[in-house]
Amino acid sequence: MNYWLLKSEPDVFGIDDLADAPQRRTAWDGVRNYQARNFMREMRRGDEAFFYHSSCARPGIVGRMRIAREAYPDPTQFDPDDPHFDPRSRSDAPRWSAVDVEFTERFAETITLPRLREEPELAEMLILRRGNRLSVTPLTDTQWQAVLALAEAS
DNA sequence: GCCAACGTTGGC
DNA sequence: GCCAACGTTGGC
Repeated sequence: MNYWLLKSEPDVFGIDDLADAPQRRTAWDGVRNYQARNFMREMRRGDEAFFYHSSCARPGIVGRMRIAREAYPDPTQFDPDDPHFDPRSRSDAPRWSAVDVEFTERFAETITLPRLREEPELAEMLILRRGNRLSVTPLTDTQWQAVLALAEAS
């Protein structure tokens, strides 16, 4: 079992959108960073992930979800009308991957960025490291449990 | 292969 | 809206 953290801007797609989606499930697509893509390719069905709201009034972790389908070619890379269209990606050698995720839980309170930074066990969490902007990052078991404990305490 | 220019991310 | 940090692009 692996643990992940996925960022999304709530104005574009937030955890409520996931909770309201058909089967409470959606494609996590549009990722256009190689390191993030490589992490997505490591994801296995059943892995768990936190949902992080970025670029908003209260950035932080708002809930969790489960990987429902492992990496497959991201359809948006071939769609000229999609903002994530990549004209240099070829259908016989897709450059970008998507996974499907399934809603698990919305936390009662957002675990805010400053709150996460207060937690000694999370000091090494990748999104807290200076300058790290990756939208897909792995978490250790310890980090996963520490965040869950914060969620339950709120 | 170097590196300057540019675009993007994302917190504040 | 600002700006630091980072990734990508493309000329050489």
